[in-house]
Parts: sequence; C-alpha cells; structure tokens
Amino acid sequence: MPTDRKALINDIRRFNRLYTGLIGLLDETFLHSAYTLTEARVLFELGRRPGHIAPVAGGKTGFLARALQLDLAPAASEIARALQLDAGYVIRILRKFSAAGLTETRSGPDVMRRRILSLTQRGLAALTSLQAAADRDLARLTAALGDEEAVELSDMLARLSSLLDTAVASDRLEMP
Amino acid sequence: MPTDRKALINDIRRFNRLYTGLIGLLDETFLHSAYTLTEARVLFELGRRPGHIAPVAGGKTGFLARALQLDLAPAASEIARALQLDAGYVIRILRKFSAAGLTETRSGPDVMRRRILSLTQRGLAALTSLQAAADRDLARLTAALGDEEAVELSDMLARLSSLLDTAVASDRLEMP
DNA sequence: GCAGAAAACTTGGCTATGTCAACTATTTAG
DNA sequence: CTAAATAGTTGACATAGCCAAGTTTTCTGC
Repeated sequence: MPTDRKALINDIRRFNRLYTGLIGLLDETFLHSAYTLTEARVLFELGRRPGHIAPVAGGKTGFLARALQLDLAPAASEIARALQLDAGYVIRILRKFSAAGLTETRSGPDVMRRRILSLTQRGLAALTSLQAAADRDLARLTAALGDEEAVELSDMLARLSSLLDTAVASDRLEMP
Repeated sequence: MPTDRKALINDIRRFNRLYTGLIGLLDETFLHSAYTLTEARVLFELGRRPGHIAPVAGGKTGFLARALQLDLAPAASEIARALQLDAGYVIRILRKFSAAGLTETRSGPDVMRRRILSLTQRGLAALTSLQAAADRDLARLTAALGDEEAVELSDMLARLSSLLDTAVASDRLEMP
C-alpha cells in the first residue's frame, strides 16, 4: 500500500474521532426532546421522503416502480435499510408514532397495501420543531466562524460528500 | 441569520446524514470482532494515551499536572469524559479488560494512587489487531479513489478538523 | 393464473448499552 | 483542619437494538 494511502487512513481515523464526538454533542439536542435519538432519525427519514408525506393514491410498489427508483417502496424496510436499523425495531417505532398520531396509513380501497405511511399534520409539526432545535444548535456551533470560513466549510462538505459517495458506492459494488 | 449560514447549516445536516451512515458501515468491523463497539472505543482510547501505556512512575495527578495538561489523570473518569460515557459503565468495561488480562494497574510505591492503567502486551496485541481490521476496511473503502483524490481528501479532513475544532472550542467557552 | 421464491411485516425473547442514585475514598482549596 | 471537589465503585434498573422464527404479501417464471 502506497504511503499516501496510509496517511489518508490515519487522517480518516483522526477525523472520525473528532466527528464522533461532535455528533455526540449534537445528538443531545434530540435527547432533550420528547423523542429518542433513533425516533428522531426515523422522523427525519419520514420527512425526507415525499412518497411518505403524500403517497400517490393507488401507487404500485412493484417491479416498475422499483426499476424507476420511485420512492414508493414499503416504509419500514426501506427506513430500516437507510438508517441501518433492525426492521423489527423500526416497526415498533412506527407503531409508536402511529399511536401518537404522528403518522397515518392512508389505505385506499385496497386494504392489503397497508405499508405506505405518511406524516400527519401533527407529525409534520413534530418534525419541524425538531429541525428547528437542531438548526438552533448548529447555528450556535458555527457562530464563531467568519463568513469566509462558513463558505469554505460549505464547499468542503459538498466536495467531501461527493468523494465519500464515490468511495462508498464502489465499495458496495465490490462487496454486495 | 444571514443566508449563507442557513446554507451552511443545511450542508452540515446533509453531511451528517452521510457520515452517520458511513460510521455505521465502519463500525461493523468492530461488531465482527471479539469486542463490542464501545469496548473497542475504550481500547483505542487507552492506546491513544501514552500515559496509560507507560505511566510515569510516581507521577503526580494534582494541581500542577492538571495545569500543565499532563495526561496523568485517572483513567476511568477521563475516558468517560473523552468518549461521553457514564463513569460506572466505563469502570465495568475496564474491569472486564483487566479480567481478560488486557490491562493492568501498575501501582507505584504509593498504593493510594491505584488508578493509573496501562495496556499489557496482550492488550496491545488486541488493539493492534483491531486497528489492522479497521485499516483494512478503510483501505478497501478508499480503494476507488485516485491518488490525487486521496491527497485532496487528506487535506480537506485536516482543514475540516481545524475548523470544527475552532467552532467546538468557542462553543464550549460560551456554554460550559 | 398458479406455484414457488422473494421480500416485507410482525412478534417474542434476548443481550448489550447505558443511566441513576448512593456511597466511599482521595485530593484539593481555603 | 475542614469543606468541597473529584474519582472510583456498586447495584438496580431502563432502553436500544439485534436475532430468529413465523406470517402475510408481492414478484417471477412458467
């Protein structure tokens, strides 16, 4: 292995340590909320998927939809995959949400298709409030940065995301 | 709040999502090892602190040492703080390590100062093996990147660490 | 359109992870 | 010397999250 790769790996490890600590700090926001950390993540994930906010009436979840990468696939399993969580665990969280009136299953005439979830107004409100809290903390955290540094940081994060995406994607292809 | 700050916060959130997923992938390395994720983190932390590998005989842990930021402070509490874990929890992990012969408490002539830990040869071996596994995974992950990209990534991580350090540090000062 | 495969859902049981409160021992500050 | 901090220690407890096994629903090949 070339030297620069060793250096890179070392740098990633160092950064990992730093960022893990930072995430720990930011997560406190959620711990002070009415939801657990994972519940919050699930809530965010529900909000991120338009298909779950406003499900297409009668939308098919079959081969075609999947091929087109439509976001209409069943909720629990998809969220579990996205967040790397156990499916059973996610189901329980979703049921808790449902019981709290945050989500609803707008089942059309076809009762079987019970899996498509959507956020209720109440769920959307909960999400918005969580987002606001998280934003407030991030604003506080980045308050010390100058305007130039802020822009620099944004640019780096974007580039970094792109690089990591490439890496992760090709890693996935190799070892599925 | 200026527009660029909102953009920055959004970018951070996006990056957070990506990186959280990445960390989840990398953590699998440890889950497949003989240690749990947290145990592995504690082991790494022990290895990171030279004071714990080779404690200075008779080293003082008092006011002076603290003022000079010497790394001779008691093990458990320090590790707990660094990793944001409960002290009692850390103690138990450390005892488990001790029982497995990974660490030892080399108490000097002063019996009272029973807190300084060090890794045994066996502990060091365990750590080395874990590091190797983690390195292997990181190498695989970054294999798809070109040499130029690797260097670019290293540079960005360093710069990013510096920016985040600044932010976190001044955040701590404001709200201790 | 039907049989079997694949994928999603669901549940119970379990371990690891982590919290909390209480108490003791030691160290530091005044 | 005394107070207050700081560390360590322990038990009891709660939660998070995984696993395996079973059920239901959807997809695929014929």
